[in-house]
Amino acid sequence: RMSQRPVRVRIAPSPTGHCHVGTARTALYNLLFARQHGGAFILRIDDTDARRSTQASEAGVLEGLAWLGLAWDEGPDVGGPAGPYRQSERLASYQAAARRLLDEGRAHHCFCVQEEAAPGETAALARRTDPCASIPREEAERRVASGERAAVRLRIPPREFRYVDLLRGPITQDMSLGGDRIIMKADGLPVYSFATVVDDDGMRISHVLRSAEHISNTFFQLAVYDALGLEPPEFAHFSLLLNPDGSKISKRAGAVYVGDFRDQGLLPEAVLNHVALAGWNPGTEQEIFSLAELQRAFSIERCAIANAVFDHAKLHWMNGWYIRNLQRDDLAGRVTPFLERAGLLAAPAAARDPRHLADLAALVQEGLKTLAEAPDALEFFFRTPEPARAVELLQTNKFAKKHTLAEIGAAFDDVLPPLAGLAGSRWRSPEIEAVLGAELEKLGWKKGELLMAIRIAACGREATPSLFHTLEYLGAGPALERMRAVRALLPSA
RNA sequence: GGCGCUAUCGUCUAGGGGUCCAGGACGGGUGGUUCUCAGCCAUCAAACCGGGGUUCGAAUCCCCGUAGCGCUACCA
Repeated sequence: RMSQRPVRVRIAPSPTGHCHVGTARTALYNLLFARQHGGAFILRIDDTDARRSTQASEAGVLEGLAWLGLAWDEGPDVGGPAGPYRQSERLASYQAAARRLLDEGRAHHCFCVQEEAAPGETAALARRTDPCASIPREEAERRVASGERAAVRLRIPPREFRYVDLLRGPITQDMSLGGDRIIMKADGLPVYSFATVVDDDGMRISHVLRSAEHISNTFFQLAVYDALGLEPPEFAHFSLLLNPDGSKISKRAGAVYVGDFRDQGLLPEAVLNHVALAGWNPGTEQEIFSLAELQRAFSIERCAIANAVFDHAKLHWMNGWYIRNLQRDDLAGRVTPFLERAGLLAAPAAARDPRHLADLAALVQEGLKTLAEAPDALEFFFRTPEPARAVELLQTNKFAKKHTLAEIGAAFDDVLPPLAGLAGSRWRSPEIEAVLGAELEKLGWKKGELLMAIRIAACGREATPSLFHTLEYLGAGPALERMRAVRALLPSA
């Protein structure tokens, strides 16, 4: 049932300064659909509301999409054959279309004072008996020519409108109730649904793929196509994204802009993957998809029609998966801005060594769910912990407290000299392990008990990556120094 | 209120008349691995909104109800 026209799809975000997840998802699905049909994916900026539109607010939206790796074939920045790609630059076409409808009697001027936003039946009723509908055309034109403010209303035929949604099947709505609808506001700007239709036709859009909040708008838009004598495109309406409480997804329930996700340390690959699955599923048990894999697996028939709660927990799980599968240098590069922002890269020059940074990043890699957790996970490499705090931990930690502070002090006395002997080229994980292994044998303690005591002394915390590697990357100097400082606070037997 | 859309574990979903005492993933519980944390492995609990039909047989089809959401603007 696909029409014969070449596939051209579009997304038309308002320049809000942010790229909303919903926008991102719709963009993704449009892109995938275009790619699969060898068609074009077009970005059009919906900026008829000039007050809210600035250069920066447009850039914010484009940046978000680009961060996710979504690329459009035509748009305000890249141009294309169907431009301009900003509605603010297409005013003439809306005016021409409205003029035509007026001349053909399919629309009429409306001089009514803007109604109070009286919700419900009253407003609809008022409009159904629209007094301006019957003003003779010549008289209306005269009043407009004399400078009287007027909106333009489309005469809606009182009948049922019907379309076949690609996802939902046939849907109908009786349009005899709402009365004539504004297409051009008194300020000369088009109403959303009118501009959309004029643009979609002007840009030869073949399929309008958007979210479900537009289902109701579709019938009015169908009336516009009808009045203009145009063939409407195919339509599909995706499910809506929801907050955990079932309301439409909003800032209040967590991140909703792709910029928020970036700041939270989420990877674009993970966000894209998760967004893809929020409203589509492959019908297999595969969960991890790259953009390339999505292009192969996607089909619009498998898009969901029931609204879905956006699952931040699953996003974080998925982000952890992507982090774990990053090359270590890649991870180091992505983590760097977060470490910088936390002020960790300011001090020692060694930390600036990218190879060292990659070592550190790889060490905590499997424990990270977000890049933003890296500063906390790595802080002890860059900042010397408080020895007194370490002593407290030695007394409360489940493993360390198996032994008295004096016993731990004695153990440190034993182990410090041979460890110091490794300083230099032999300060490596296997050698450190050998020294501690020998001490363990001598003490008869459980492995975790000694290692925890050293971990706490050297790192100032109870959870670190594998201790031998941690000590190696910490370096002999800092590691021994920290252990000695803690030892100095412990009693002797 | 009117019109429209939707309805499977807490969440995302598979399921398109029998193969479903409903499968997978996240989250949760338990156990294992391990120097801690994490990770990994194993394992458990957890759902067909309600009521009528149709049918030999319904999560799957139809109707009604209920609930949620969307639209109901000279916002987009």
